[in-house]
Amino acid sequence: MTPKTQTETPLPPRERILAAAGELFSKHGVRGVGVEAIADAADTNKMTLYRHFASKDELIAEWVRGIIAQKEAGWEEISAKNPNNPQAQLADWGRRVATTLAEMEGRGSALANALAELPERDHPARRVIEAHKLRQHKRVQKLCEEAGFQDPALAANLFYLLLEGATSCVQCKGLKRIGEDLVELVDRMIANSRNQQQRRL
Amino acid sequence: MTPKTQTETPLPPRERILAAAGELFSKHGVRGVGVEAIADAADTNKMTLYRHFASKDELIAEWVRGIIAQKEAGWEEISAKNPNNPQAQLADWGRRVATTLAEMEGRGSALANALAELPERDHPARRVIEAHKLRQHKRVQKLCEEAGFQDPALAANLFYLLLEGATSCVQCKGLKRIGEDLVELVDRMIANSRNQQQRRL
DNA sequence: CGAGAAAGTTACCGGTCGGTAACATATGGG
DNA sequence: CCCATATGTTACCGACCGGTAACTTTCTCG
Repeated sequence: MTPKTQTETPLPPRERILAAAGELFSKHGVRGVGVEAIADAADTNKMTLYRHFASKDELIAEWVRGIIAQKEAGWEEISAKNPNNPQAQLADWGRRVATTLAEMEGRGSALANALAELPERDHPARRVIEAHKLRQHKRVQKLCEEAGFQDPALAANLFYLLLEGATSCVQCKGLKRIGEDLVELVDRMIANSRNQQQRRL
Repeated sequence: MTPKTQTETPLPPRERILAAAGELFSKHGVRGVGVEAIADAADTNKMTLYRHFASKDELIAEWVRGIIAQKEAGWEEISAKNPNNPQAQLADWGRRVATTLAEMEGRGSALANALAELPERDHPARRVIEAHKLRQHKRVQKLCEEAGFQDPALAANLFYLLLEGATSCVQCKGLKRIGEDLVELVDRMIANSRNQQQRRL
């Protein structure tokens, strides 16, 4: 007996809450979802939520940390798959961004949205996101240096603007071929860097 | 008597409300400001606000329409100042975006933020913003065609991604030289288009 | 002056928000 | 078995939200 046929919730409540919060935050924005709705969606209650998270803001921050951890793991994969090949790493990265773009469908980057929704400059989530963006930019810049761009800082900013622009304008439906053109542009950039290297030899 | 020495409010309440709403929306986000705070900041009251605007959402939409009108006026200036010169128009546009960027200080584009804060796909403000972004993209594409880019659609998307990226990543302090590099990149693009034209002659 | 419109004032409505207290229930290990 | 710990349940708090009713003040213009 007690066949456990129903919802099958082997996950501890903390993980369920984080998962439910992630879905709802992505769909309705962090300010558009109340803690009660999150608890309900996680098949638990507000009290348990507050036993695991100090506040809604901390829950948001934790959710953001998870997203960032995924992205950093992506970078690890990239550098593991293309060791000592900055050009290939940049190209791989561009392709991943483009694929992620296609899945976003309508609502844009969760991180960018969170920044827009949390103007308070000392919000825990904001600090985490800003730190991540700076790290990301630094990483691209380092790759651009290794790839032999004549002006690595400029190239890095171009890459970075392309990324930010692409993830930002997914918000607006319409606007065709953004993803494909993104990888096309990244590839051209990389071809350009090869020419610059060659010329310098 | 009645020296009227105080705040000097010659503007009708509707304009005062729109101005106050604009400031507060920009600073705290549309969802972070209540109508009462807006009315107070406009030196009036909630009732008067609701006599001029059907709802808070409509007030937001009206504010957005104002911003868009400004931007469209900017485009009029650009095309008036550089008639029959698509390259110069694009360059001028890049420079204007860069200057605007410097003034944004911290919080990013009001339009992008509004999109992030209003996920409901049929929100009046969202519809207005999306229409404007499509118009903007179309305008850039047309200029790219006239400028003689080999692949005008690709060039237009590059310009557009640069713009969106720049206005988006102002959110994150740090990240130096974004504005300067934006105009540098735009200028290089334009130089590129001239080469392409030349080659085709 | 007097009428009418626009604006200000006060009080209120139902609803939701983030967050907490108090208590009941399960679960699992010594 | 019994106690500690994690979880569930219910009710509640004060604050704020968007929006409205009813009344008063002020101003303009005929």
